[in-house]
Amino acid sequence: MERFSSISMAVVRRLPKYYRYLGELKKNDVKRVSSQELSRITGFTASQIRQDLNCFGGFGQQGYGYNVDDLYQNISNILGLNKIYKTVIVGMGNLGQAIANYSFFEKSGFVPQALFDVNPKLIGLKINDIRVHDVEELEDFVRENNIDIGIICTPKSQCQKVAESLVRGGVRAIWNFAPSDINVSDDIIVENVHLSESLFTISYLLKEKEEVLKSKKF
Amino acid sequence: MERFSSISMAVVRRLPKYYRYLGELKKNDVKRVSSQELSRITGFTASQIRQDLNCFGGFGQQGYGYNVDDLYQNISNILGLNKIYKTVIVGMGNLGQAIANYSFFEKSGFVPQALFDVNPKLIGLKINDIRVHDVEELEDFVRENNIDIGIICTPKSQCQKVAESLVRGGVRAIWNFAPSDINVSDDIIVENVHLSESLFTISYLLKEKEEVLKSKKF
DNA sequence: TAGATTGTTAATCGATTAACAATC
DNA sequence: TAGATTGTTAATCGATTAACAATC
Repeated sequence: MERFSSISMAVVRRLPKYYRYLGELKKNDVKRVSSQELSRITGFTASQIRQDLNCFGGFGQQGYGYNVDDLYQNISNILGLNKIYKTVIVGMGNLGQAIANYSFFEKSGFVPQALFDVNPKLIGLKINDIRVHDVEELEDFVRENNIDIGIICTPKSQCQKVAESLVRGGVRAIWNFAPSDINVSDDIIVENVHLSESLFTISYLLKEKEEVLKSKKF
Repeated sequence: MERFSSISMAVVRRLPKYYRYLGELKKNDVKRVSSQELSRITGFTASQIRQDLNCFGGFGQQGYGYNVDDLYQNISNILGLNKIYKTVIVGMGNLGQAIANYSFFEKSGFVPQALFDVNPKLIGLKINDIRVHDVEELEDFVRENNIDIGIICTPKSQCQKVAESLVRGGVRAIWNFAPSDINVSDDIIVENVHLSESLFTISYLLKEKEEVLKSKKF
């Protein structure tokens, strides 16, 4: 994925976390917050938080801090959460079903228009009120319904084929849960969620910690 | 999470990817590979790959490259994948079920010993041959069975409480899928999988791309 | 031996942190 | 006004890349 913006991915990946914590503050009726307080909550340094926010604008006020509601709304806009994105989910195993049923995404504007699977027993059913189609219809459906984001929850063996259908149909982004990388044109946004990589990081850290403890005993 | 090792997390998080691609090469009966070839496959630079591997040892041979089988085995050991980890999964919604049914983790040595939920309709059932217990029994079960890793798939509202039970029971690591951060002692390894943060990154990039295209038109 | 490719040092690049003037 | 806290520049730190001697 090529990018032209000068904003680094490190900054972009912190924004959702700011957004989440500001949502919590908002829910607790907190009206203002300083970068120092945000630092305490999020674990990032106050300096980094001010630096990050200033990539997008001067949302604060000297001597006061940030207005929680305003900053929340600003970050929402920066993240593009003021729009509706049409999605499809491909692969209706447990993971696909989990995502189809997770209403938080829908509330955030990511609205599944259809689900897809190869299994004839699933085709025609509705999950969370969304119909399951034959994956054969995927490309046409994406094209005819102007789908923005394709969500891949298939096994590894199918993900490249599915990705190509999605791209031919015209999606602009792919959220890939299959444990494999996919090869698509550079102008398609691809976000991988490789669960095994996350799990293997845990086992690495467990092993590392054991070794540190062992070496300290001597 | 405090760390004592000098190996940076940036390096650690690339290891599972090397491992995965080496597995593919092995499956295709490839016997040797150069850092240049690994670079082509993984997208990291050859220099970075050599640098990364040399944090752990000199696994290659000048003029030859790396023996695929050996390197695969070495990274497996570095990642701690030569051990068995006992796990429990808490929260048996679709996501918990997806993980309980995903045999790849079990094959990699992460073996669920029990599942937990609050729902009386689920308690006593078996999923993928693993029994669902009442979450009330969680702490005792973890303690009596020397569980290494707790996997949290509950809603946000329950995750902190569950995390505390797991820690009191004695887990050494937590894999957290609840859309919230958890607060536990610094010596517990916590790996968060925040799906919304991943999804919001996509919408950010979609919006950014639109803006770049728009600005190019003028 | 000649060619290839590692291991490793040095150079560069980018991200984070510190500092402080601006200003509410 | 005095105190607080931002916005922003400069300094530091760490990670990535380049280069090349070592050596298979």
